[in-house]
Amino acid sequence: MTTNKKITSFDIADLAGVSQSTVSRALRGSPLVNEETRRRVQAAVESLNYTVDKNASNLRRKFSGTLALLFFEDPTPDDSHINPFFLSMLGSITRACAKQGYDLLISFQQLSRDWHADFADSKKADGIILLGYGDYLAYCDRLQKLVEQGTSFVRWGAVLPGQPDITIGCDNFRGGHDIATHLHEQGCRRIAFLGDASSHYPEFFERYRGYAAALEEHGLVADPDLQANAESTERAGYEAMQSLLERDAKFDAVFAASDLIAIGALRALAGRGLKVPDDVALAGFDDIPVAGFINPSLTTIRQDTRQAGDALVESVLKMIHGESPESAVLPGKLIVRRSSVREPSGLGDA
Amino acid sequence: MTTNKKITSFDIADLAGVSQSTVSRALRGSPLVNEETRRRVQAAVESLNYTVDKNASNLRRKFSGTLALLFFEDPTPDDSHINPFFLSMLGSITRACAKQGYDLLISFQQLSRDWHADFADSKKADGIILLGYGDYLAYCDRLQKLVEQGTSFVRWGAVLPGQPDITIGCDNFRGGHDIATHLHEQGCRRIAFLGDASSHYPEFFERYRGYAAALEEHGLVADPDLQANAESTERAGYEAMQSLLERDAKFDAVFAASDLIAIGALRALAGRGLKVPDDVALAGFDDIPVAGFINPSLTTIRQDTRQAGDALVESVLKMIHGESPESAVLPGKLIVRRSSVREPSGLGDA
DNA sequence: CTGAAAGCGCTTACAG
DNA sequence: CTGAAAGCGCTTACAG
Repeated sequence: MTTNKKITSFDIADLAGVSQSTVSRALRGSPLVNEETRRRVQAAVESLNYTVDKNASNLRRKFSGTLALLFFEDPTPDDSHINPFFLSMLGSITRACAKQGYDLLISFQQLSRDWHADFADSKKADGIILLGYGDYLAYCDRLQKLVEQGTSFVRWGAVLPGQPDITIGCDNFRGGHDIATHLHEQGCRRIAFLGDASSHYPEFFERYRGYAAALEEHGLVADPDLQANAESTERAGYEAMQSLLERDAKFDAVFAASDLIAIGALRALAGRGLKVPDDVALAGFDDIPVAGFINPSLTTIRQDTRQAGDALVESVLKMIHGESPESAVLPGKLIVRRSSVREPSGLGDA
Repeated sequence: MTTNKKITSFDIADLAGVSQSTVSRALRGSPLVNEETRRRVQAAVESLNYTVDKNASNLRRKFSGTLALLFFEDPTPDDSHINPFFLSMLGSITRACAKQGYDLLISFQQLSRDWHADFADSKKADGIILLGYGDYLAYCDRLQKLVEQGTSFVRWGAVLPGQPDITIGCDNFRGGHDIATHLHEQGCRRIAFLGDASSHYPEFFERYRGYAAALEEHGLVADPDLQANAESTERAGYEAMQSLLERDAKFDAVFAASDLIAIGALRALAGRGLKVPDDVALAGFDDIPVAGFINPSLTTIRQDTRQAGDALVESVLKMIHGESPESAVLPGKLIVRRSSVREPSGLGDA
């Protein structure tokens, strides 16, 4: 129907019988425009099916109406699978952006690449949200650099004193504490921990510290022989569990630093003929969608991704607007399922 | 460190001792630039940490280097949950975009909004990928309009003759056929179908048609009393299953049009004390991540999201470059798990 | 191989 | 309340 030439604000101006400046003002909602004029412009816009060219608009306004979401996972050989927890996050962040009228640009950055400049500087995004379970120490410098550049960004991660950036995260310490306390209540006394417990992975480390603190409160000690490193994949969980089994560690419960690790551990335990929860109680962290569906269903800490997404988006937006948001710790919630509940005796299902 | 004024190609030109045009050419990889000159420009770029302003660049080039991904799910009350199948798709599409040097812009459009113009016309994206299980008849007109506008877009969905757009989809008919054949092989003779079997949901409808065709090959007929509508949510699956149970339908197997529906059905069956697979064999479609983890693990058709993502991105890119890609049907793969396997007698696990 | 200049489509002081 | 004009930071014919 319409001719195939790009329609500009000048075409609208002609049709509406006003100047191009007025069209622009009308479209940006300037209070300076007469109501009647605004209506004429609107009519012209609709009849020509016009939309403002964002590139031109953004170039002038030095603004993009877009947030960038960067995943900084360690590169994985099997890169088709994103951690399901972050996938949930992605969903809620997208919703939160939509609510605020922002678009979301997504990028899966490998840690190796030089992302500090990619988005903010190239002006495709006004701010950045960083998500991932990568090695903290490996990207710490880059965060520093981002801060120096004055880039508006927030990070999902462990909230610790002295961080240069704004971080939103779950109360990992408390979560670890809750899990260990719960396992102790179930009568477990030798509770293994699966996950990196070092400053490379501060979220896991906090979970570990919460777990250790809870044990201590009950006169127990976190036994280094009952800890095995694992990053957040099923495979790593399987291997960590195997290593514990192979060195004949004695334990009656396993606290995995993430649900994915727990699922891998479950597989390793099953391989040895060990039953969960009867032989070994098991708990994870995150409450990813599968957690409720595996057999036995998995006790875990639920991180409220909806709330997290809102908080993340709200914080970047504040930074963009020149305000100074604070780092924030969000509560997690203990979800008790079958994997950790010891039946008093050999009874049936819950 | 650096002063906080925006660095432009003119700054680079000054530093490198060349004209701004040359800087631009060097950065865009023009073959016209002398190797030595290019190096000087590169050095200047790095020392000033410069990146090309995409808005300006895109404005001139009438190009954005961005693809938009639109989810056109029906608005759901619980909007924090995206169908896990599409979440997998999202992952693979993101990877495919990255591979091609494109950014991905994400938007969850409600069917109600007027998305036909939003992206392409506002020049934030060069092309659009459409994803969703919404009511086809409800957005058919808009697809038509998009085509008329000459927008570059591809859709994931049922590939049917006479469609105006480019569609990539799974071989739904074949998948439905495979499932029904498999269930028949397991000795099932009264196989129920859970899912909308109408042209509103063409993917489900194709699955249904494949199922009906397979039954027919075995001298059976798809019994309308064994079909109940459901869109692709767990809740709908639960309700559909309930309605069948409540009207006392007799069946020995259930083919759910999606895994989510199957999971809901499983819950309803368990509520009646019916055991899967012993009392009722069950199969789904999609092979979402939970499918292998639920108990019993779910027989389903795996859609290769990696391949799908590649195909989708490749097709839009072709359209953007003025080529004419074809609609394509991708093979699905029958994954047999415990939910549909009848043990010859009361033996143990598989 | 390089430079000077026009122009992409807007927004926003500036001057009425 | 409105218009004429400058300019955002690039890219790309055009002319050497």
